[in-house]
Amino acid sequence: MAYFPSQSTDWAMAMSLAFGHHSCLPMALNPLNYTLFDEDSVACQLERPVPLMASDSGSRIYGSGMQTPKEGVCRVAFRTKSEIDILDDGFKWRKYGKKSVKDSPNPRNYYRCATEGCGVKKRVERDGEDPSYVITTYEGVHNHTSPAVIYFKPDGHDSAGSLLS
DNA sequence: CGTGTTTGACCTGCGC
DNA sequence: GCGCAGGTCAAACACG
Repeated sequence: MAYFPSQSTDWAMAMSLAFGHHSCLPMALNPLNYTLFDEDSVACQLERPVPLMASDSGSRIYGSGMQTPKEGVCRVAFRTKSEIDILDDGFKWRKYGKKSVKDSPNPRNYYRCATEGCGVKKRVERDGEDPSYVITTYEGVHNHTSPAVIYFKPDGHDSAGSLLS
């Protein structure tokens, strides 16, 4: 099973995979702590404070990074504490389906990137154990920049700077 | 009228 | 082969 290693660049890799190669972070994401876990959402946990934004709203995002070798499609999931279902990640998404899943009382929503030629998909569902959390799963890599992008500056000693190329 | 959402039907993969 | 569950399609609908 593929997963991101618990090393300094793990979250950066996840972000890169989720949001493309342009070192951009979505508007709504203000990560302070990450929880990495594999596709079963159980293993490889770590917390790593990362000061990304100048203004900290206090919200926390627990991210899970995973890289699925299946047909070369990269998949990254984030478990986010949020009252709203749809996080504004800067990209334009078009909803194409909604499905109730067996193991969750909450329906799962399916979105596709609305940008022509970009086949990135994401699934959004409420955490069955804690409805205050939203689980967002990105599948694929954007081949374009976000319409609303925040570029963050490397502070010189954080691996986040490796996103800038 | 154009764009995005809703929702039931359909397709597909997997386990038994 | 069959049934179930997850994922996708597409027509109908809502809204600006």
